[in-house]
Amino acid sequence: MKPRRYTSRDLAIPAEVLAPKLIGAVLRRTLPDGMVLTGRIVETEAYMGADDRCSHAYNGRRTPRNEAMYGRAGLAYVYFTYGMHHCVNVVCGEEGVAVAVLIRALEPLTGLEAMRRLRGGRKNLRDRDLCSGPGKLCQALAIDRALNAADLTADGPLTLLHGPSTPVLVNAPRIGVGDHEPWSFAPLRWYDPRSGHVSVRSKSEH
DNA sequence: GCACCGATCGCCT
DNA sequence: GGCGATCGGTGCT
Repeated sequence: MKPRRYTSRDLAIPAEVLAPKLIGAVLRRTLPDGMVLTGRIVETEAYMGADDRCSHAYNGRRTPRNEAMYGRAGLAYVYFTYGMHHCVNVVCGEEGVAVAVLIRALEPLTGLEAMRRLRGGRKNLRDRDLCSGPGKLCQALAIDRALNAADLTADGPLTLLHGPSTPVLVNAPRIGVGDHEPWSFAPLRWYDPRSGHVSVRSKSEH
């Protein structure tokens, strides 16, 4: 069955509505040599725009770095952080409003050997270590700032596809967002607790 | 010009 | 569980 691409219309909804919907969706990366890497999204976070103290667009901040967040729903917002990692977001909501969903973890589906090479080719790197974090998945899929503002709804290098299933979800506070109450504790993270590929799981799970 | 620090990761204890 | 790596973005002097 041919996978169906997300459309800009599908994505022109609030971040806290889209983030849980994207669990189970598929991110497809087509490398310049034609190799196709895919992964099932198992963890996301919503970033709520100008009011959200944890967002790059807090207080209306608009700079060359975060310009893509103000674009049309369906663009990718890719940024560089900690001097060595990239993270990828799905821009959503209305054009001109800087809301987005961070993709935090994937369950690799195809192209695992290429992902392993891109992750440094270390021996003893388990499948669950390939894409279980926002920086890891960007490394595994060769996503960097060259893909900032790429159109995820097009048949291009990076594409968002509908998944076949609607998984069980856990809703929890976001990760690594610092001390910005009340936003730090707002339950704007979603993940599939049955996946072994989530970045961080809560203590109460067994 | 310059200081601070981050939507992280991997290695060490 | 702790911490160092590493550097671009941002905002202040």
